This record gives sequence, C-alpha cells and structure tokens, in this order.
Amino acid sequence: MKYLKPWWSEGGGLLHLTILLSLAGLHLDLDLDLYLVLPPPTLFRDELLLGDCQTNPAYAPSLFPAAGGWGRTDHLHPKGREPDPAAEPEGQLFREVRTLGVPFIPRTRVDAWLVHSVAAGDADGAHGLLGAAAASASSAGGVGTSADSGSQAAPGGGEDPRAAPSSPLEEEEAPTEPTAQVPDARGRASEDNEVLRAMGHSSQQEENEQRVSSAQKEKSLHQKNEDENKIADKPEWEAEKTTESREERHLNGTDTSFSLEDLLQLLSSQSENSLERYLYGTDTSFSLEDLLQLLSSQSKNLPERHLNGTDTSFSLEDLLQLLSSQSENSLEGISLGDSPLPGGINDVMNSSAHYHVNISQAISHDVNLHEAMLLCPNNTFRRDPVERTSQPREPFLPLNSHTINPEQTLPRANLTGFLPPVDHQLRNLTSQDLYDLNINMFDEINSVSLATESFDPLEVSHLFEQPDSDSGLSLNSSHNSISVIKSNSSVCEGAIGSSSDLESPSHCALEGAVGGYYPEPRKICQVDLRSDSGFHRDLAFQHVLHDHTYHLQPSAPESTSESFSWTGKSHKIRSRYLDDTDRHLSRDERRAEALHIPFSIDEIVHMPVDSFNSMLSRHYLTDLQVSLIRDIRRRGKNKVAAQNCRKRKLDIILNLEDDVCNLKAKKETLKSERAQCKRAINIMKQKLHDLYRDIFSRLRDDEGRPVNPNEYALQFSHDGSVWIIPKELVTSRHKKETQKGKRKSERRN
DNA sequence: GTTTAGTGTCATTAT
DNA sequence: AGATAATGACACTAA
Repeated sequence: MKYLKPWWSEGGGLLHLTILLSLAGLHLDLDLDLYLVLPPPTLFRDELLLGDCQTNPAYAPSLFPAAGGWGRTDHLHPKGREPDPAAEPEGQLFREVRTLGVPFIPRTRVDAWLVHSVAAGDADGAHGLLGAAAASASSAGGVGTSADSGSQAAPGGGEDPRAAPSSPLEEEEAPTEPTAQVPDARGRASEDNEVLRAMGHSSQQEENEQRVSSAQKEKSLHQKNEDENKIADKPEWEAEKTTESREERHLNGTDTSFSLEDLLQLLSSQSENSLERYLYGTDTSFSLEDLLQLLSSQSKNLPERHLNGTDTSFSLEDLLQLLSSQSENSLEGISLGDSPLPGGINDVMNSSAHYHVNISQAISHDVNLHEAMLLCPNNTFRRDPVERTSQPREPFLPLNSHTINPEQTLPRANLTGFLPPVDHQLRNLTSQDLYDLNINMFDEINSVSLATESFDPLEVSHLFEQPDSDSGLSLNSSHNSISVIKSNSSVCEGAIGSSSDLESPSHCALEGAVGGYYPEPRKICQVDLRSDSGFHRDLAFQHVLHDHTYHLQPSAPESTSESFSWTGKSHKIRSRYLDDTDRHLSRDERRAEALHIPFSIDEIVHMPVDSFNSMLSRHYLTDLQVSLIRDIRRRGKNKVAAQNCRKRKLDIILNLEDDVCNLKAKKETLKSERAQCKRAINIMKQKLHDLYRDIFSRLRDDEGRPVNPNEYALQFSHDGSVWIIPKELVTSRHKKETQKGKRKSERRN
C-alpha cells in the first residue's frame, strides 16, 4: 500500500509517504516524511521576481529545518534577518504551494517490524535502526516528525524548527549516536572521497567500496545466522508480542536502535521489484533488492561502526540523505547539511512562479531510490541525465562538490507522480533555477576570490577575438586569456561526458544551455546576462574553480547533452578544435558558455527559422549574444552542409568509379567481339581467296592456256552470268559504280 | 618530419 | 531581401 498525504505549511510542506511491505511474513513499513522547502510567499512575488537572490534571506530558516544534519542556513542569513511569520497571511502560501513543486528535505521515520518466524533479520535490530532513523531525523531539527506530527510542526512558517523540535518523538527519542555520527559519517566518507579523488584512481575507489560492501555483506550474513538462532528459540506468540511492542515503540519513537544488517537481511529476502516504481505509483511492487544495494553502497558513507560491526545501528536519515544527495538537481545542495546553501533559492521560486519549470520532477528525482542506489555511494551528484540514461554509470563517483548540474539533469527528468498534483506549468523550471542557485551559491563563496582575481570581461572576449584558427585553440592568447580559457575548459571538462564533474557552477549553468535542450528558455538567465557583473562573476567562478576540475576523470564519455549533430562521431571529431583540457566542448560551445547563451547549440542550429527568430525576440539578449547565436547557427548549418556536400561528393566519386569500372568492362567486351569479328573476316577472306584461286586454276583461255589471276578478275553480271575481264576494266567500272553509289547516298541524305 | 584523411570554417554563389 | 544550401578553398589535427 502506498499513501501520499501532502501537507503544506508556510515555509515548507510535509509530504508523508508510507510504504508498507508485507512479503513472506516480513513486514516493513517505511514512513517518509518529506519536508518540502518553501520560501516565504513574498519571495514569490517581489524580491524573487527581480532576480536578486540575496535580497531577502528571510526564507532561509524555513528552507532547511533539519540543519543539524541536513543543512546549514546560517550562511543564508548574511544580514541576520529572520523570517517574518506575519509577512503573508496564512493560507496564501498554501495556495501557491499547491501549484508549485519545491525542494524538499527528507524527513524520515521508518517503521519496521518483524513478525513470526522472520527468516532474516533481528527484529530488535531492525526496529532499532528505524527508530534511530526517526530519532536521528528528529534530532536533526527537522520540521515535523511524522505524518501526524508534521502537520503540527510547520504552522507558523517562520518558526525555526531547529530550535524547537515539534514532536514528543524528537524531544524524547533524539538519540545521541545517530545524530552525532551521521554527519561524522558523511564527513568521513567525504574525506575518503577527497583522498581518493586526489589520488585520481576511480578504480581504487571502486575497489574500496566493493571491499566495504563485501565486508558488510559478510557481517550481515553472520548477524543473520545469529538472529535466526535467537528467533528460533522464542515461541511464536512471544515473537508476535515482541513485534507489536516494537512497532509500538517505534511508532512512539521510543526505540531508536536499528541494525543495518537486519535491514539488509530484510531487504535481501524481498522481491525484485523496483522501489522506484513503487514510489512513483506505477507499480505497487517493491524492489527491496534495490534498497539493499543502496544500503550496501551507502555503507561506505557510514561511520566505521557500521563497517566493523562494532555498532550496527543505522540511521535511515543517512539513507535518505544519500537519496537526496544523489538526486540530480540542486535540491541536493539544499538538503545536504554540508552544502553551502545559496541565497538564490528564491530564484528557484521566482522561476517557478513565472517560468515553466518542472520542480516536481526534481522532487521526484530526489526520491528516486533506485538511481540513488546506483550512483550515490559517494554522495556525489550526477549532472547529466542523458548520460545517466544512455551511458554506463560510474558506480562510484568522486565527491567534487555539492553543486550539481541542474541544467542537464532536471529538464530531462521524466519522473512525476510522486508528489501530489502540482501545477504542470510550474514544474518546468528547476534546471535554470538551480543554475542560478549555483551561481549565487558560488558567488558568495568566491566573493573574496573575485576581489583578488579581478576578472576582466575582456579576458573572455579574447575567447571571441582569438585568431580564428579553426582549431579554436587559444594559441595566441595572452596569459590571462589562456587562464580564463583553460579555466573554462577545465570547468567544462567532464561536464558533458563525466558524471562526476560537479564543481563548476558556471559550467553547470551553461551545460544545460549549451548542448542541452530546453523546451522553454529561461528568462531568468538573461537577467544575469544583462549585467556585466554577472558575466564577470561567472568568469570568476570558472577561474576560482579552476583547480577543482583537474582531477576529474579525463576519459569521461561525452554526454548526450551534446545533442549536437556530432555527438556520436569519432573521438577525432569531438576532440578537434578543443583544448587539451577541454575535450568536450567545441569553440562555439565555449563561446556560448562564456556569454551564457541560454539555448543549446542543437536548438540554435536546428530550430526552424521562425522559431529561431521568435526565440531571439522573446528573450532579452545582448547584441553580442545575438551575434554569437547567429554565428553559431550559421556555422552549425554550414557544418552540416559541408558534411552533406562531402558526402555527396564522395557519393559522386564512388558513382564515377563505378561508371569507370563498368565502362572498362564494356570496353573489354567490345574488344573481344571485335577480335572475333576480325578472325571471322579473315577466315572468310581466306576462303574467298582459296575459291578464287581454285576457279582461276581451272579456267583456260581460247588457246588453252591458264588465266593469270593477277591480270584478270571474275565479274558477275545481273543475269547470273560470269565474265572474265581484265582487272583494269574492273577497277574503272568499280570506281564508276562507287561514284554512283556516293551520289545516290548523297541524294538520299 | 612528411603525408594524408577528415573536419570545421569562411567566402562565394545558387536556390 | 533574407535564409539556406552548395561548394571551393583553406587551415588544422591526428594517424
């Protein structure tokens, strides 16, 4: 069974998802309280519309209620402003939120219990784990505790849930261990990832994680055997009683301990259906194997206590954090406690309110357990949904940044149905919003660097002014230009092809625009484009983040965000005109990035002319941008035309070659026929000569002497008589007849 | 180091 | 008149 019970409040909404599993005597009830982050309503209408992401940070506290483990909001309050609960009449946001999909923070409470002779898992352990998860989430400061308590926790909107736990469960059961160790686990995992990433050995990373996974599985098996022995010793009624009591305790939040191994055992015995399908409502079946795998992979992010078996407690907050962190939009950045939270979340809302962005998709992605299971071991983010769907995924991705690439991930997301009905038109903005989110995020982070680096837009203009060597390399660029270009290139590196590159906000922002496809371009981007500071700032991002991208996997496959025509072509094609540090972007793409062209190359090139012109007119674009877009379109079309031309030329050449072969064969045939005719003619001549000789040998003149064939010739008359006449007469007569024939033929002509 | 195939781009012309 | 297609010429890169 599945329950989707949305509940909204000002500053946030609580989505209660209950998953009840009952398979083969095993019951698992997952209560997922997903806290949907919302800004104050005023942001929808006023500040956000201005595109100023940082003018009103009042929404921040409500964004990250679970700051203890899921997010910090202090950096979102540069002015120390607190949200004003009375800023908007209660209920207004409710109506707006009903039409919006918003980021969420998983707020978990997992109920699980075992009944009867559970083949695998210690009920106590499982219970403890789930309870711990609930308590952990509670102690993390989340707004709302469960489906029941959540509706009581959020009212007021501006109330900071971190300061005031809103349910008895949180107050009473807040376990010290999960809440204390979960962030530590994340931190440790993050450190490990950093080390591995610094070593630059993804394979080693995989080995480590596989090692962890295998060790955990062994531990799970060992624990399973012990648990089976324990259960076997207990009478059935006692087991039921224990189960019920566990359930009660868990529902009450009094039991917070839980064993990961137990849960693994539970999950391992389940069917092979997909949790993802279950969550999305397309299939009521449930793939606990997926969750098992998820948990196994998550183990590397857990503290060592989970690995060495000294502590088997496990918080599903970790799990949901994992899920949240692995989703493909910047919502992860919001959800993660360690993530620098941008002041530009209002951009998200702004965009959501006025442009068509699919936020629900983003939310859906956040709860895509299956995907998270596959890709989340390192709390890394994937940035290219196309790559995700079309290319083999990296089982373990380095944790490079908390930023993500919303541009490429979200627009392609086609996951809906998880959330309650949301205004469809308002679901389509997440990517661009998150782009702005990233921009603002790193704007704050890199503000110092901006001051010191003092970027000059002219540096980027060099990118357009560099000698138009077809290679597109900045060979003649100045040092600064090279720096910028290289930075840009490095930022872009792996963006398209590598799912592990998550550090470049500018790139992330542009990646979707350049090479990605947007059904609807985002005007919000143009706000930044109009300002030099934004342009400046983005360059700074590229520069500041320069170092963060060199450890990216160089061999990352090209993304399909490169829906450009040469996506599937050879490496030679792709690598052409590219810098050594930027093997994935063409010159036009880099230029488009530099100017933040909000359209993909594919769009620009292949869009019908009417749509293209309307697109240019509908969006505020600078002259430089328009010029570049038109150049890109011209070059793109010319490139296709050149390809077609060469193909045609090649076809013509091939056809000509075929014609030559055919003609040669025909010539040989004619030669042979000619030879045969010559041979036949010679034979006929020889026979005629022999006949002539034979006739003259038998002829005699009046005196009985043989007739000389050299002096006389045979002449046939029309009446059939044969005359022997001198050759001279034959020659003269032949000439006359020949002349007559010519005259006749001339007359006919 | 040279050659060659493949490619992108520009300029020009044709449609 | 503008957009697009076609094509020759050139430059560049990788093999």
